[in-house]
Amino acid sequence: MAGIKDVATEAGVSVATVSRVLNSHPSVSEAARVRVLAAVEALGYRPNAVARSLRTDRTRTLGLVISDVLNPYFTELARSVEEAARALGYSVIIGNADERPDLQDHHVRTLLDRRIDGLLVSPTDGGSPLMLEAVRGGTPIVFVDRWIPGIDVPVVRADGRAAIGDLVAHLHRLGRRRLAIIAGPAATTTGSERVEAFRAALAAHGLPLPDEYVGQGDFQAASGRRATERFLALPEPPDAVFAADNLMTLGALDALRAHGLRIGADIALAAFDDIPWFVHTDPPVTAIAQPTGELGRAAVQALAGLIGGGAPPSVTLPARLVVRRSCGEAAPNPRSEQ
Amino acid sequence: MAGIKDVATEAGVSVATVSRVLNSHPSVSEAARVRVLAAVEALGYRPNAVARSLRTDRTRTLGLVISDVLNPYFTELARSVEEAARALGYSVIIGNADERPDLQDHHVRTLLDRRIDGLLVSPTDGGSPLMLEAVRGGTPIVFVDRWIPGIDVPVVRADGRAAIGDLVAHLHRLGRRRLAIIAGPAATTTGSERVEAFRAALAAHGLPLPDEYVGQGDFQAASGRRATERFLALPEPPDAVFAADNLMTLGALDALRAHGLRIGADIALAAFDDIPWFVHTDPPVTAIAQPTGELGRAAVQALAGLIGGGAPPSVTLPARLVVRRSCGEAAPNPRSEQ
DNA sequence: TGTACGGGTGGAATCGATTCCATGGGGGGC
DNA sequence: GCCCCCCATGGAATCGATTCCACCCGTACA
Repeated sequence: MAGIKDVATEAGVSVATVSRVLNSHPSVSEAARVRVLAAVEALGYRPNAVARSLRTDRTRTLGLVISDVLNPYFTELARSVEEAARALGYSVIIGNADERPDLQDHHVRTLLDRRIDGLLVSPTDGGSPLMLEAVRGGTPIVFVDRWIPGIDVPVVRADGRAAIGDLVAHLHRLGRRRLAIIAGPAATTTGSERVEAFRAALAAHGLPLPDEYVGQGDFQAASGRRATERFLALPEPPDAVFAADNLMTLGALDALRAHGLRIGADIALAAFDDIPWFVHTDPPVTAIAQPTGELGRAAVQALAGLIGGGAPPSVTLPARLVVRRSCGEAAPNPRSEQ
Repeated sequence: MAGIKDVATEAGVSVATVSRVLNSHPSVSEAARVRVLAAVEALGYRPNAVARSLRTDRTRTLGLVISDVLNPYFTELARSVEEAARALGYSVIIGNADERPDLQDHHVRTLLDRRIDGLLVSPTDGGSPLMLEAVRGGTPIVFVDRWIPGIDVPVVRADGRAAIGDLVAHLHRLGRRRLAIIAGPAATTTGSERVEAFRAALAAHGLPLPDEYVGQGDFQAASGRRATERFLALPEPPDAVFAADNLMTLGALDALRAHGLRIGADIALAAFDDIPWFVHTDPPVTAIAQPTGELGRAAVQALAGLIGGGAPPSVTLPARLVVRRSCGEAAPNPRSEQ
């Protein structure tokens, strides 16, 4: 493959001049410019990004480490991140942590080794020494969706508090009184926050949240199934189940159906994280939708700010309730479908 | 950040020795080894992958350019590719082409600039001069799922022919006679192949495939909806619709439901590409499942072979029919659910 | 007419690793 | 006891770009 030297020879100038043309440095004569560009064209020259990065110490690459690529929420997040990054001239390397701290660390480490310009992370666990070290080492990092308390970097996320309040009100209005939740791992912020918001919303309606109504899940479908089974085995099972992410909802759906329950009638089901498929399930699932695209864009923006030497603020966007039929009869409020 | 020089100083040896220790070169004394490793530990040294790549001309990185990340099929493919690549010590950079040839070329170009060791592509269109050039230039490339005729590289894909035959037989057995298909873009191999296989299977049962029963889609949900609307507007609408990918199936589902049709009774619906959500739709959708995980693994293996200087063969794995309820009553043959 | 300034240019240093080559020293074979 | 070979090691070249610095030359101003 042709190098900058070949271009220089072909154009009859020095490599310094070629470099200047390619980086649109002002001090280049028009004559030299056209000769260089012609040589570039003739040789089909493309600058070696590796060499360039070594010299400039910038890779024009961002790392994105997410907890689970198979989760449509994160897929969509990844897509919007890539889009926003591309608009700014960055490439994105995605690492899938699969909810495993060791895999997460593996990805963070290789990304740092590759000298990415910045890192976007949705941490799987509550405290990674590696990440702390990276921040101290000066790598620009932004947390998205989830975060790690004690690590002082911008956090871009959605606040589901209000939407969870709306959901509980909705359930209450439909006559549901025994509300249960399938929580995510306590080590994740989203895992614990959603339970807390749920508990607070119940309290506002004078409802209790007994321990046996808090199922422990891990954001994967199988755990949603298990937790639901356990609920149904209780002497007094709940009449509404709220799953803290979309995959666990799927598991819950399975389990409820396996028990011959009519969802929306015998028992209500709602999800955190809305996905296109919830419109098509039987019945369509009431869910709390995050502004995923905006989260991705905001995260990239914050990271770019950090890379540029600024101190971008954290961003919190509101989630909203999308009422469908899985909690009971059709939407009594205007925020239906979409 | 500490460099190899700092480690050398700290350990009291030359950089050459440090490098040898890190690359487990045999000619290093035990004494030097422990001193170097201690220094590495003490300084928290991590080799600069950029510098290393410049020198060795290997980045230990693979590029994966897929047509649509939001499509669960490709998401799963990406995941298995990353997994297999990681096992071999490679990282993966994913580029999302969004079914747009220009975006695809953008990604291929930046990946080549970054000097990735090999490229995995599921092309969005039928002929990319850039890709041809890359192959000539010596970049190892493997096509996965789709391919470009005329570019001589290994192709890893699933053959849906037999499964489509099974599907048509299934529909025929259930009394369906007016079978329509929503095809993918003719520019993609999967787009045209599936129509051909469908046509051949119909012919085997003595059934015609009139032009108005071939809807033109683009692998996106909206096109599935449009094509279905058009079918339903025909004087004699089909009594079975086969969508050539999962997203178009979603669109078809929408359209059918909007017309008040009972899927599985009034009209049959089947999909190419099975996804977890098809179990939960109303009704569960009969689909043709590809061995996605194996495809990803095989593709990485082929690419690694190519990188290693070998000439790996193309791989074709069979897809299989998964019968659910969207074509009519429950599975009359043993290949149900999964 | 001399000098100062600035634009265009090339040579060479540099980024951080790997690796070739030369060298010194120790051990084994004769 | 001598020589040879091989192992361990360090110096220096190298990968392909960017960029500092010095130089040349032409123009404008005093």
